[in-house]
Amino acid sequence: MELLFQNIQKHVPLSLEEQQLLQSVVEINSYPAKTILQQAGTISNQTYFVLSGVLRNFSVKDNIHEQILHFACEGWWMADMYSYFSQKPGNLFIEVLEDATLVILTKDNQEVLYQKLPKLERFFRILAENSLVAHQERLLDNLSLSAEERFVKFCNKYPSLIQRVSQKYIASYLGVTPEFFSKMKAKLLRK
Amino acid sequence: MELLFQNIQKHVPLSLEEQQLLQSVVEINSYPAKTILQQAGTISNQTYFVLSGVLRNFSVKDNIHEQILHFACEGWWMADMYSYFSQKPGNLFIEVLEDATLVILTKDNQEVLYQKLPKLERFFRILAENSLVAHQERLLDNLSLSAEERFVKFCNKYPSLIQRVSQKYIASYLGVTPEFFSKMKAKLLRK
DNA sequence: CGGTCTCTTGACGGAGTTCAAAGCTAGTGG
DNA sequence: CCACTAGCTTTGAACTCCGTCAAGAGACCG
Repeated sequence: MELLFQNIQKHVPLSLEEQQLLQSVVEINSYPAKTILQQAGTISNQTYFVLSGVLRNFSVKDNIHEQILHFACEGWWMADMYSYFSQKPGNLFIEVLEDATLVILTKDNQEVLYQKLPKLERFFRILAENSLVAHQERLLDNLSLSAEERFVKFCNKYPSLIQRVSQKYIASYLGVTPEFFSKMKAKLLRK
Repeated sequence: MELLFQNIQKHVPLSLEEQQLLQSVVEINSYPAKTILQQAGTISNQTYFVLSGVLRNFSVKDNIHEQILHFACEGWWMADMYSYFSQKPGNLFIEVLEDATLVILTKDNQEVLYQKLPKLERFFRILAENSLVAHQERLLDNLSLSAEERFVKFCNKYPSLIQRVSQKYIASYLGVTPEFFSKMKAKLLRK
């Protein structure tokens, strides 16, 4: 929970009472690996903040092919943002990859927080802005870099994930098949 | 300018006085095609809202290859968000493609607005959230769809841009070469 | 242990790139 | 207002990156 306060205080200060208010409207829960937190086709009203463990979100195309969008580990937020913001059925799944402890914020409670602590409106604005910049950079990478360049960049950016996440998931995140990823990795190691 | 008020009032109401306050801190300017509004390597302190015309933003790799990130036409916002938010030198260029009239909001005036009209904090949060969802969908498309599928989707989503923007730019937006785009288009027309 | 899931390796195929050349369009100056 | 040029679009051939299919070799879990 301390991790959440730190995360917020990177952008807005929180008094002890404000921390307590925040704590009173969120829930903390632990889930084992393979738990499905969000089902495509349903309306999401939860946002997750990861205290420990790893999550992934992904969409499923043609009922077969999974495409991973993101991972989330300690200190990261995750949600089916489309569904959460619009309150319409979403297209994403969220799954626990590694036993996780999560702070859960519901849509209703987030609105309560905006009323009682307007400064959190500022925090979530900044959070969205930063995430937006990160998405834009990743989009640019996917448009202009080769799979190998994206992989090297991923290794530098998220070194810990390479140990913790099975490599077919990393392949999917990068947008290549597990087979090609394996060959690419072998080729890089030969240097 | 009416367009801007409409854009904001989709998410938060604005009284006449609030509209006047907003109007008093922004500037409206017109620029001919080919104007460079933002240079990579410089710090951006402006956000643009397009009243008429078309803009593009792009990055340049190896001093040669341009990669277009986005277009902006009537009713769209555009900025080098990384540089604007972080106040560090950015990597993007912003260029006028079609003679444009823009509302210009500076970083300083945006902070003033947040002080005087806290509800705009809410507006820009929602703007960032919606943009985030759109970026995520586009990222997903680039990871899992073929160039042809992306092109069809682009045509449905932005039919007007196809007329107004030269097709090498659309090719770049989609992440393919102009040559391949031309062949792909010819193939689609044969159906 | 057994069976399922993951990773590796190879042969082949296809989507998209690169390079080059030619036609077409549109902006510019005289 | 025409002519000229520079940039845009088209087309083709050769090539590269990455996907698909298939088979075998680990690795993990009940």
